[in-house]
Amino acid sequence: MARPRTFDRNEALERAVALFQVHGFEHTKVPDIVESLGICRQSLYNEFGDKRGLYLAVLERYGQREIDNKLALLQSPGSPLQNLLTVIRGWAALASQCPADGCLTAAALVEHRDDAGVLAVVEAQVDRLEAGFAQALRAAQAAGELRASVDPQRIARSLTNSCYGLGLLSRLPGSAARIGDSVAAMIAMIDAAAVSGSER
Amino acid sequence: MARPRTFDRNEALERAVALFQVHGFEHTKVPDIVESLGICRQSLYNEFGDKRGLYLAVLERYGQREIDNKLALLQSPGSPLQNLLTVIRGWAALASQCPADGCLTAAALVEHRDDAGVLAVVEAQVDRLEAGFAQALRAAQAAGELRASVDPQRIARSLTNSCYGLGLLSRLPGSAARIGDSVAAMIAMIDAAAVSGSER
DNA sequence: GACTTTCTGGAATGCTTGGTCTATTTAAGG
DNA sequence: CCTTAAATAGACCAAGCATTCCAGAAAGTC
Repeated sequence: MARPRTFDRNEALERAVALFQVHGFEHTKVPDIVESLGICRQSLYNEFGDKRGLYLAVLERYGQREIDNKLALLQSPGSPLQNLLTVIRGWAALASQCPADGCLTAAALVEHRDDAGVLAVVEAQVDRLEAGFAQALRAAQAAGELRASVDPQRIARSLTNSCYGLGLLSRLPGSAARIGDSVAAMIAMIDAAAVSGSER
Repeated sequence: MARPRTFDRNEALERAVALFQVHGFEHTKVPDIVESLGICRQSLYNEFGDKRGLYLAVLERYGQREIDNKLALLQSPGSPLQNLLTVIRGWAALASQCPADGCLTAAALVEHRDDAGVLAVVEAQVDRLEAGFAQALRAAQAAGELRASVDPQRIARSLTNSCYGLGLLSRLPGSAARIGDSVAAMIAMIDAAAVSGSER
C-alpha cells in the first residue's frame, strides 16, 4: 500500500551516534543530522519524534553497543580475572586516539543534567557496567583467583568510576600519558587483590 | 572623574560560578546572569566582554578556589600521607549532597570540547591537581611513609582521574553509595602502597 | 556648581534554531 | 491501471537567544 522507507533505521542511528559523540547534543544541529543521515527532515521527525527523541535512541544504542561489548568480554570462558584485566586494558586504547571523542554517556550526564529521562538511561548503563565488573570479580573469587577478603562491589564501583573518568579526561589533548597511568593503576589494584598478588 | 562601579567583581564572579555550576553554560541565560548578579546588562559586557568571557573568568576562579583548597591541605605540616588521605576523604562529602552540582571543570570539558581556550584552562587545572598529588606522594616517600617502589606520578594520575570521575558521577541521583565505595577504594590503594601496609 | 565619564535600564536587533506545513513523488494492493 | 497511504523535498514559521544601542542618571573632579 504505502511507499516503503528508503533509509535504514540502524544505519541512521549509527550515523547519529557519531554526530552526537563528536559535537554533543546542543552543537549537533538538525540540518547537520538531516544531511549526515541522508534522510529528509520530516522522516526524521516521523521516526524519532524530535531531536531529543533521536538523542535518546542514540544514547541507548551507544550504551548497548559499548557495554554489551564489555560484558561479553567479561563473561567469556576462561579466567574471570584475565577477562577483567583484558577489559580494563581495553580502555588504554583511548590513549592512542587522544583527544578522543569521549564517552557519550558521560557527556549526557553533563548536557542533560536535569532531564530525568536521560539520567535514567545513564544510570541504567552505569549500573550495568558496575554489575558486570562485580560479577566478574565474584567469579574470580569463586575460581580462587581473587582473595575472598576483598569486596567485589567496592572494587567494581571504583573501576566504574575510573572508567567514566577516563571517558571524560580522554577529551583533553595531552592526556595520553594520564590514561596509560590510570589504566596501569587500575590493573595494579586488581593485581594487589589477586591471590597470587599478596598471599603467595 | 568617572562614576565608580557599584558592584563587586569578586562577588559577581562567585554568583556566576554558582549559576554556571548548576545550569551549565548553554542553559545559563544572560538575563538570568544579569538578575542573579544584580548588575545591569551593559556593565556585564563592559566587564567581561561577552558570555564566554564571563565563563572563562568563572572557570578560572572555580579552579583556583577548589584546587588551591586541596593543595593547601596537601602541603600543610604533618604527615604527607595523612594529608593526602584527608583530601581524598574530602571527596566523600559529594555523597551526602548527591545528586551534586558536579565539577564545573569536568562539565567544561564536555560543553566546550572544541574551545581551545577553555580546554587550556581545564588542562592547567588537571595538571595542578595531579602535580599536587604527586608532590604529596613524593613527600610521603621521603618521610618513609610510602614505599619507595611505588611510582608517585602513576598514583597521582590515577587519583586525579578518579576524582574527576567522582565530579561527574556525583551528578547521578543514586550515586551516594558509589561515591563512598570509590573513595574507600582510593584510600585502600594508598594504604596498600604505604610502608605499614605491606612491609611490616 | 558645572563637566565629564561611567554606570544603568530597557528597548531594539538580528541571527540561529527546532519544528511544521504543503505539494509532490513513490510504490504496493485491488 | 487506478487508488491510496506513506515518504520526500524544501520552503516556511515562530521562538529564544546573545548582543548592541540609546537616552537618562549618578558621582567624582575642577
